[in-house]
Amino acid sequence: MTAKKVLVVDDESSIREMLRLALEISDFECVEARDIHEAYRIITDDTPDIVLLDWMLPGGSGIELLRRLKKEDATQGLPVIMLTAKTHEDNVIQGLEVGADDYITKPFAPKELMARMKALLRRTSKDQAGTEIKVGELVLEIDSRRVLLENRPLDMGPTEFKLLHFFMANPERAFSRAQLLDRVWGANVYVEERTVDVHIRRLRKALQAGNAAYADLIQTVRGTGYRFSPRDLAVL
Amino acid sequence: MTAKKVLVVDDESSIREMLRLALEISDFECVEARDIHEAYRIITDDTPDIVLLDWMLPGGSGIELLRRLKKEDATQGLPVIMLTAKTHEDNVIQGLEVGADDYITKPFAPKELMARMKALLRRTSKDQAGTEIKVGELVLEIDSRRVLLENRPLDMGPTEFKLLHFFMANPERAFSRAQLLDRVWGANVYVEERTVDVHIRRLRKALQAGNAAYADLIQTVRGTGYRFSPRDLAVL
DNA sequence: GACAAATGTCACGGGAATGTCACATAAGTT
DNA sequence: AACTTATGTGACATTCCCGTGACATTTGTC
Repeated sequence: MTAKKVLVVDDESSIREMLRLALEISDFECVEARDIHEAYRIITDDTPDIVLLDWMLPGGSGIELLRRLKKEDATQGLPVIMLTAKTHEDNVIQGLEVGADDYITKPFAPKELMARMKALLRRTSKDQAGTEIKVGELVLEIDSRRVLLENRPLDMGPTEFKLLHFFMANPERAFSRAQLLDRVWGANVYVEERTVDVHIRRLRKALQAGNAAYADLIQTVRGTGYRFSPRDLAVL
Repeated sequence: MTAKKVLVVDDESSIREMLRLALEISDFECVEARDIHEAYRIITDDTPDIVLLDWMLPGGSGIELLRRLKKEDATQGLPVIMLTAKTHEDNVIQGLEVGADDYITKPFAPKELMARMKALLRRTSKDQAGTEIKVGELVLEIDSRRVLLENRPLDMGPTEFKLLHFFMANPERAFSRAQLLDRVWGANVYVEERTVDVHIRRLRKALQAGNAAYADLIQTVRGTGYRFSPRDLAVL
């Protein structure tokens, strides 16, 4: 399993440092944001698995971001843990009402935070996992880790599966090779960018083996990268 | 649906009273236990649907009971919510490691507890099993701890039985070795991951001895782990 | 205690998956 | 058309992952 990506939203660099350290020890990948705008950009671009959100932030308080996240479909299921000062207990109530999944009051023991994160991740990953993604007759079963095309299983390697999974979860959007490497292979991995091409080809081949038309789902965006586009699938 | 049965394990009668009230308002049936011995008896005799387990108990702490429940097959799937004092953060960590499904710190809002209970029940209610599980001509008798294939008993060790039991209860899903160790061997057991492979092999061998086709039920998912897939069984 | 059954670990070998390259082909640019 | 740049594709070495048999140890039984 690839490491879970954690977004830390806090304006104090010392706290971010401390959290980064604690997170990396526990084998999480850590991404940082100073304000809610940066946070929002990272959430949409890098799709972290969980957010640690400080309450007091310059340029818009944490609850504002939280409200926005819970409002939008794409981010509504993203687990959020609030970090609050002990003195403002009203915030806690307000936060939980808006949709925070858990909270922790500063100062806190990193160990406890890690435990809460793991518990929360376990809770939420179960709920979202019971699903499958469909595009026409192409079905990606996440739980069983299988891909079916017209009810026949497709043969592909783990990397191709992850790649297809990512594409099907983010359709109609072009990704650069660097983005794909980051989000499918995982950060802190050094691989040649052209390697993506090879796996794209292997994925296309696997799809083609099932039904040639489905290989066209994966389109080349010249000068940019690749895109998964169900829209152009003419078959039914 | 009949009302869910909730077992409250706490030595303070005031807390039991409070919980009974809250539970009955929410249409749960409430059973109480003062210590872990009484709790264990009720669990085996009355089969509650969920357990609210206080941490601090006379005559053996809550974690002792928890560990026992997660170890035994019959109770391993029983959902448990821990009640802990806010000051003992280490307990939370320890509890979650041993296999508690959720926790809540005292003092807590009854409303929050009810919400967590419902969420947890929703998640786990589908796992309930009868006395036997069938897949084609393969019959696993839970009570008598026997496996029949085409009406002939199969020979296998206890671990293989538990493994098969788990697989048949969770078909069409890929599990990592770590997950299998966690859920078949029990939480917090130090065993090499590769040991799973060996038991998988022994299980396959046992199935093969009955009918070669049934060995294919247990499939290797490269890079991930193993999967039990009745879907691919072509024989009848 | 003797014996058998069950369990966990290791080491070896083979095959699948991966990443990289070299070259072919296609798409823009002048 | 010639050139430049970007992508497709086959081949290959390497790494990684899994199946398997053997073995030591533990557990249970008589």
